[in-house]
Amino acid sequence: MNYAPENAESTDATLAAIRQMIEAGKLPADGRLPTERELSAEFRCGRRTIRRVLDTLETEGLIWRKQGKGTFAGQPPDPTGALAAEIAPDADPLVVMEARLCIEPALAELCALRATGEDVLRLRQLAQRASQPIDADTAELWDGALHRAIARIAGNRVMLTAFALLDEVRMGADWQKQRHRARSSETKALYDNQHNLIIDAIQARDGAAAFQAMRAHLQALSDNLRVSMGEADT
Amino acid sequence: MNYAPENAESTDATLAAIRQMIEAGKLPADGRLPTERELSAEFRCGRRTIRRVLDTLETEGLIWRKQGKGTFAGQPPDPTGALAAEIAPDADPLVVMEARLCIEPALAELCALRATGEDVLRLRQLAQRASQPIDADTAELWDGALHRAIARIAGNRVMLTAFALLDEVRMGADWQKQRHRARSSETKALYDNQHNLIIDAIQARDGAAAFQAMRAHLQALSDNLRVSMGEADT
DNA sequence: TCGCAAACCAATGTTTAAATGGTTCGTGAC
DNA sequence: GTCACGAACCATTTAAACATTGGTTTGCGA
Repeated sequence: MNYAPENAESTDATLAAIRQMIEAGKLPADGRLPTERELSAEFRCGRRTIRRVLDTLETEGLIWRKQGKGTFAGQPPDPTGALAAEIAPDADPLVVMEARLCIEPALAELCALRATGEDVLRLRQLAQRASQPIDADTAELWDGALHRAIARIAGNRVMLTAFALLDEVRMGADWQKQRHRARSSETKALYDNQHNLIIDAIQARDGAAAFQAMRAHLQALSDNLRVSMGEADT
Repeated sequence: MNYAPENAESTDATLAAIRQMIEAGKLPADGRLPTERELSAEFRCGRRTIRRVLDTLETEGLIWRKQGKGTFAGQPPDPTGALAAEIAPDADPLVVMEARLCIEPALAELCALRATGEDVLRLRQLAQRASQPIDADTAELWDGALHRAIARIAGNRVMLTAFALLDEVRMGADWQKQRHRARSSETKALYDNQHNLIIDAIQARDGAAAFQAMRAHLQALSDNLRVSMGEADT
């Protein structure tokens, strides 16, 4: 028998099979692949063959591996958010919301003092995108972009860093907890209106009004969050 | 026998003893203090007494504690240190002061909602220490301790982290630039008065008043800073 | 020469027990 | 009633033991 060709063929077939396994999305949410030993058993071949296949896929950038951890599809994680991850475990959404109520009104006030005409235009675009009738997740992404833009326009680097920290903790907490939040059409309309009020105040260079408008907006978000959490308790 | 006076005396003596223990530098390199239970046995008193003493020292900023870890002398390690170091070089004191104006009034408002009677007492003590006729540097240290205590009493960890970031940047900027600030006796009296107004509002559980009082205080500091920088320019 | 299996190494994750600050409760002295 | 004390319990953290996993080496056999 001619084993070498058969084996080489098997290697190629294994490569194709694993590649398909990755691209088919038949993986856990974290993109974890079976261990090398499991793959070895599943494909009736040696670990060395599996490793050569994985080497190829890793070179292609399709997977990444870490000793003692595992093999994963996609790109290796970015360690930038390590700081927020340190305090994220304690991140009760209500605490995060309280912090937003402390910081973001002040940012809106600064923003009102410094926003240019172009800045206001961009804020309007973001608010409009957040208001369009898309799914709740996408709306929340645009909402986050709007708030982030206000923080950036505020033009204080220290405050921007503080906001970035808060933002990362918020996203971490939302992801860990509930992200749906039951945005009904009425609350959505309310939020859109509040967004416009905030931008109106910014455009009018009225810092106090921007402060109050942002505070009212976050208060509404907070109330909604508290209600949904209360419902979760009952 | 008259036990109550003896116990009260013993409490003060314990406080003095532990304070000296810390300041004498008779601690391990990491600044770790004995556990509360060990201190309780060593000083022949209850854990509650020890905890009250440690509460005082913690409010003064002389020690920090972490559940499950221990009690340590000095300042708590700040995960924001790397971030602070990154933005400290660009830290215009006016930018830092603007950030303080954004964050600290909100912290004072939260503090007013959550401060206990003991907390108010400690704030009074810190304000009094800051007001005593010592050199400007020492006064500023106690002033910092007061603001830090307010941030801690506010009871929001995310905000406390943001404040710690701000505080580090402030100290870095102050140290790099000018630290004297020319505190005349009049401005000093003004600051002392403002401190008392802030604590009055906190004691009265008046969040809005605490917010405004803190804002006025920081505004005065900002004005003073701007004047001294203006003088430096001319 | 090559693939395979086994064994070992190094890094990582998981589990478990102990230590420690945080909290509550009951008791006793004043 | 008030205050301190002791005890117990809770929540968090650390440390150590153990298992998992990728990385590497060795020996065997076709």
